[in-house]
Amino acid sequence: MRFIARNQTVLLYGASLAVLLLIMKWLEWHVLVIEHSFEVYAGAIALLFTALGIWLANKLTRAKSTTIIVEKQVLVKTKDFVLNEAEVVRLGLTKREMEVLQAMADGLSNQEIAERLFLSLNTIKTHSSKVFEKLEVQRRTHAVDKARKLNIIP
Amino acid sequence: MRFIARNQTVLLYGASLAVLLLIMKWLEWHVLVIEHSFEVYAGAIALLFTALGIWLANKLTRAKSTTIIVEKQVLVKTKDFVLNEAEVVRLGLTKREMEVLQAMADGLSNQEIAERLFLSLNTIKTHSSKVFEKLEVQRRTHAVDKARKLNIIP
DNA sequence: GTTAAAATCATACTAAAGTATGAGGCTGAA
DNA sequence: TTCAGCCTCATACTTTAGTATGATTTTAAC
Repeated sequence: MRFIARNQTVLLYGASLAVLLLIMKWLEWHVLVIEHSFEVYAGAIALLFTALGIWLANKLTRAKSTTIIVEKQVLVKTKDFVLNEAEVVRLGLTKREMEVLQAMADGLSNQEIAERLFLSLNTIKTHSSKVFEKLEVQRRTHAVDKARKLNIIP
Repeated sequence: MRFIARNQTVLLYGASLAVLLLIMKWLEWHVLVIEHSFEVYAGAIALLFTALGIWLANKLTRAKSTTIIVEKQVLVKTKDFVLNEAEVVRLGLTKREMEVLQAMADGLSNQEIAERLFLSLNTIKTHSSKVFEKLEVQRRTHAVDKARKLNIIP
């Protein structure tokens, strides 16, 4: 059975040929008794088997596929903000200092930051001073601007 | 000439058939005088034209091209700052006030802004106070944050 | 369990920022 | 030209920010 399956096409081909020849023989004896019948048959066979060949080619040959890869450019907005952790580490900014820095960037006063973080005003002052030292600035506005440029706050 | 060019394949096909028939006729008369010669010829023609068909199919069928569109992500620096002039007008911010606001956003102190714009410290204070009024804030940091959110500074 | 860094808070101070008010000069539109 | 809006600057003041220093407590690492 596996033989038949594997050679299906070949068998089919042979069978087609045999059947065709039988049909032609039958026609030769019983119907067509004309001049140049051989040429007519030959032409018919040629046409038929050309068609068969074409069909076979399409059936058997692997689709000639040319894979055209077209790169479609998709504009992706740069993630507005990806924290530059390396920079944070390099500057030695602590967690609390980052929180204070972020709050400053939000435009809060030291008093407001103290309230937000449940700390005293003096503590905020200490933290912010540390932040300024590490960022090498003197003012919160400058600190915020620099921090933004260093991608350590949004 | 154009006719020939256009029908090259058809002409070639017809010519092949004609030549083949001539060869066979010649063979029939001069060499092969065997039993069942018709069947042999028929088989030969079948084989030949099947081959021709396959060849034709391969020659004629256009390569099936698969176009694969690959989306290539291109990171675009979202230079997405377009000054919201409408907002500037709505808030009634003047040219000078905008300059001062911009300088504040750059982290400059009032003194530095005065130097940059060749103005006195007091003038800067006046301008900044006006800006705070119009933006309804009390501090420069808050003003900068709000201005950024309103797209009136980068 | 010692130790260093981080976090908290305080006091005392200086510097800068912000407010309030007024005034003079300039400019463009009615 | 007059008048409103803008720009400039000043004085006087209050508030907030920032610095310096020191102390105690947490936290995490060794």
